[in-house]
Amino acid sequence: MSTSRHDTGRPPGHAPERASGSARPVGDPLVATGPAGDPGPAAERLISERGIPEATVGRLPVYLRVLTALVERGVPTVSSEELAAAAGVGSAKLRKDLSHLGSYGVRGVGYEVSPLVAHISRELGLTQAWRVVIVGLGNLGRALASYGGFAERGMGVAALFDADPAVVGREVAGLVVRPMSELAAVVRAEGVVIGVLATPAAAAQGACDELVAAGVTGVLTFAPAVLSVPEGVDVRKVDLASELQILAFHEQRKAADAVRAAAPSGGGARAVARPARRRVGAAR
Amino acid sequence: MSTSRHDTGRPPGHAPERASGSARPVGDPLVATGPAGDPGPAAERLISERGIPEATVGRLPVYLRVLTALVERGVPTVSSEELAAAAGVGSAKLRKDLSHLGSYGVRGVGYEVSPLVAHISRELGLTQAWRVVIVGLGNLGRALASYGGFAERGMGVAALFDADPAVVGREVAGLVVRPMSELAAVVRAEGVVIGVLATPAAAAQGACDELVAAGVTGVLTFAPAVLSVPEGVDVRKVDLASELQILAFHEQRKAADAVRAAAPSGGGARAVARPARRRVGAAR
DNA sequence: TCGACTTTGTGCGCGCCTTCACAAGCGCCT
DNA sequence: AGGCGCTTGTGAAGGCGCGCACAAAGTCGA
Ligand SMILES: NC(=O)c1ccc[n+]([C@@H]2O[C@H](COP(=O)([O-])OP(=O)(O)OC[C@H]3O[C@@H](n4cnc5c(N)ncnc54)[C@H](O)[C@@H]3O)[C@@H](O)[C@H]2O)c1
Ligand SMILES: NC(=O)c1ccc[n+]([C@@H]2O[C@H](COP(=O)([O-])OP(=O)(O)OC[C@H]3O[C@@H](n4cnc5c(N)ncnc54)[C@H](O)[C@@H]3O)[C@@H](O)[C@H]2O)c1
Repeated sequence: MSTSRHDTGRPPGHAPERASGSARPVGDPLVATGPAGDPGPAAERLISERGIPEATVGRLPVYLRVLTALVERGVPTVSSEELAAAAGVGSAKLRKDLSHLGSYGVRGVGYEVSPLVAHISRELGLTQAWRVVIVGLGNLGRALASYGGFAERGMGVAALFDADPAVVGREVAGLVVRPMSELAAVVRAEGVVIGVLATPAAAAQGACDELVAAGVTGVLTFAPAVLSVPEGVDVRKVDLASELQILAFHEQRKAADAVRAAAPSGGGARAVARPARRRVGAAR
Repeated sequence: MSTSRHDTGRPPGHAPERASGSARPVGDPLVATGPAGDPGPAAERLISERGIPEATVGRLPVYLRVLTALVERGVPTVSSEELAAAAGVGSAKLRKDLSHLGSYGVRGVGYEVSPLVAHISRELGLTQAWRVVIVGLGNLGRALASYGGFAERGMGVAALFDADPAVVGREVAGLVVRPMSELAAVVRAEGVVIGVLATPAAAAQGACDELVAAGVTGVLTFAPAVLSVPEGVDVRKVDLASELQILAFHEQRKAADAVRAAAPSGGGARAVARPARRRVGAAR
């Protein structure tokens, strides 16, 4: 459950204040390139004003990916039902999500795919290609750097950094790994605001501090460590071992349930396909 | 935002029923090894009975990791305040989480570290080492297979599989990559119930089906694709590109806020360190 | 032109999760 | 032995997200 916007409930007053103004507006994401063929009414400029629930933000990338696939297949419109099925969510949820964007559905018809793609892209800030830096080029860092799928989703790799002299200078995915000493300069020069942390856990806080000091305000970390960052810096954590442990928990629970299923009172097999109660376990 | 227990809101009646009994109890995770030095009252055997909120389950791995570190440092007890700080959550949340485990805190003192580690481990089912299979040994699959951090968190790699004849037979992290044709046999023989999917998105559903058919009931996928699985199979999705896009969204929002901050009415810098409202944007 | 049908947008209720605040419990000091 | 201070465990309240169900709105056919 990767958290978002400083979910690291540190005690108040601990976070060093972010140097105000360190948020660097790379280009101008607001006054984006003219929307593809959408000469909507004037009140349309300020879409970004309204607040979007965090849960919705988390699903927008999924919708965007599905919609992009539809565009490539030449599909002109989709109903919320179809789109929701393709994205793996309920149709009501999808409609509500899109409604937060001040969406452009047509009753009785559905959503026009192309404008919707443009709209979500703009909302996510993908009218520009965000360039990120990767810190730590071990097993995982190299895999990330070599991954070709980021580009088509609006993300690009600007530079690679590592502290190990044996790694520095090596070429990974067409980029030369640079020493950490160059990090600040590159980040500032390229206007990078997002950094990916793939160092060992022990080095994560230090590397994170360097990223933040250089001007990065969004961090995606793979290190199993709690990161402390200033107010205004977002950290998203991906902890693969935790993910597996959570799966293990559920597997254990299923196994326990199976053992307990010695009393098949009532046709136990045919279960309703409803999402199954959230609270896990509780001896059914 | 990786989902949990069939969050794929497919329309009801679509999910093919899982072959009942395919849940294989690997060992007996319930009647675990006697708790380390806790001769508590009789009503203690059935801890696993009570339901644990999914949100709590998601944090248990974090607590466990922090606690394990404390054990290694020889710390005997922690207060909820300290533990919460180390885990990056609020102390009230942590106490409530632990209370769901029927926890063993001592008022006025705190929690004993060792028993708590044992307790959480047992609850997560980590009294056994779960063995997983990895399907798809490209950039990411190799990184995962080579990762040494899983073992110390109760997860082990049982076998590797790939569809590409050029990859099959190669050795990765001491294991030989096997052809998909052997998947079912290995999964059954080793009693594997958890699979990791690291194939291209286009191949994910097919590979997932093979895993499920072989008996896997928990899947961790890295492919940006919606997976359809039978009832009873858990899928957790890790979508790295989405994570970056979510960060991009917040960066864009910060940039927009910064631009708008031309009117610094009232000392704007000193913000309260509280978690900051969830709803994003909404022109402050 | 009108009516029937389709699909969106959303008001509403429900339940989970989080947070506050405090009483109860426990150890320690006197 | 008794009181004091610290920390847990939890009752209660608030917020948020989700899904239902339906009115509004637009399309299509007659
Ligand atoms: N499959 C995986 O690889 C995997 C799985 C789960 C979690 N993780 C986590 O991801 C992180 C990276 O994993 P990995 O397997 O790539 O580790 P790794 O040891 O292979 O690579 C780490 C890299 O970081 C570099 N580094 C160390 N200290 C640094 C510093 N202070 N500044 C910059 N670079 C520094 C090292 O030189 C090395 O190249 C770890 O925290 C690990 O726990 C990895
Ligand atoms: N850094 C990364 O590597 C990264 C980042 C984000 C997302 N992902 C996702 O993770 C997945 C794997 O990424 P990758 O970079 O390792 O891809 P890759 O192309 O390097 O490797 C994919 C592997 O899967 C194998 N494969 C293909 N079809 C298969 C099938 N039907 N059954 C079994 N194996 C099959 C291929 O032979 C190949 O070895 C992709 O879905 C990708 O989108 C990867």
